[in-house]
Amino acid sequence: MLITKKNQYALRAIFELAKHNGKGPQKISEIAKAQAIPGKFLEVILNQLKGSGLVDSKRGFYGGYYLIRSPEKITVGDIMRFLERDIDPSGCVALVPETNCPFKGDCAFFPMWNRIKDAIFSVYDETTIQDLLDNESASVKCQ
Amino acid sequence: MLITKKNQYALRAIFELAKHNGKGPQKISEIAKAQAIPGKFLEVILNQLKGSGLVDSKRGFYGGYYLIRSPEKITVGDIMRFLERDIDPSGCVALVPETNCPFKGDCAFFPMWNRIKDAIFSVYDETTIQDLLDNESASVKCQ
DNA sequence: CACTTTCTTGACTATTAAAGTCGACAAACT
DNA sequence: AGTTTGTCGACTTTAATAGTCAAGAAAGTG
Repeated sequence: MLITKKNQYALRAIFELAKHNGKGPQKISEIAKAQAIPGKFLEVILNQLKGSGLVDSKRGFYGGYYLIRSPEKITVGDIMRFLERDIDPSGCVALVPETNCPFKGDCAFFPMWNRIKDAIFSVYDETTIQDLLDNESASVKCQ
Repeated sequence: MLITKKNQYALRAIFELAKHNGKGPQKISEIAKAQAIPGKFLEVILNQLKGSGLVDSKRGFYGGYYLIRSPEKITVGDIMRFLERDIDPSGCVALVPETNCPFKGDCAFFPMWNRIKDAIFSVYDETTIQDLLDNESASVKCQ
């Protein structure tokens, strides 16, 4: 499992907010239903995403979440970087879970992990939420 | 965690065998010690790797594991592909754990996951075990 | 041959991170 | 006042990974 469900949910939530962009706040329950995400779990995720500066929220009857930045100015990289910000700070390359790597200082694999990480984020950074919206309208097939 | 410990151990085991290449079979216990891998777990891993056609083994006093193919002809991709061969067959892109993706047939993220996967394996496929050995002699720093 | 070493095998247990839930509370609107 | 909706922290569950055990089968040794 390379991408956690939580991260997928976060991406899908932002994606859903982008669809709804300009139409005012969107309720958690709506987002949850549209993207098949457990509601209570989505609360946690969206609340966390507020720290990213990408979304904001409003309480009360017409409350909900909304994007602060337009979909073409949000990249998947922005989101993934934020979500992985506080995990694996002492890890080898944030790819491998070696908090206490026995090969510190002499790891033959290090350059490769770095190139992998760069390759992944290169794709993330060049993919905007708007790109994903465009994909959808082109009815891309999954499997 | 993008790379499981098991996969890392598998890579390191092959790496260690490559170091020892040409010197006859290497015992599991030696490999385990050299690469800081739990011995019993390594038994499982190496035994599984026999199916890959990369290694073979011999029992008895002078027994152990050895490479069948030379280090410059084994890529990390060969190993990773083998290890992931039987997992996630119905998954979206083998990257995301969606056995029952609710968006089958219309997933806006699908092209991106594919590009990620390609990017990763592009690095894997261009990295041979010999490259890793060369890294080590160049005393690359980890962290 | 008896004996040791080492891999073989499958089932078993443990650990951990991720996933998901609960309930009391706080703002915003009617 | 009363409803709706987000807020927050603690809690429980689940699933995958990680790791272990013990009996057995080759392969050598003396």
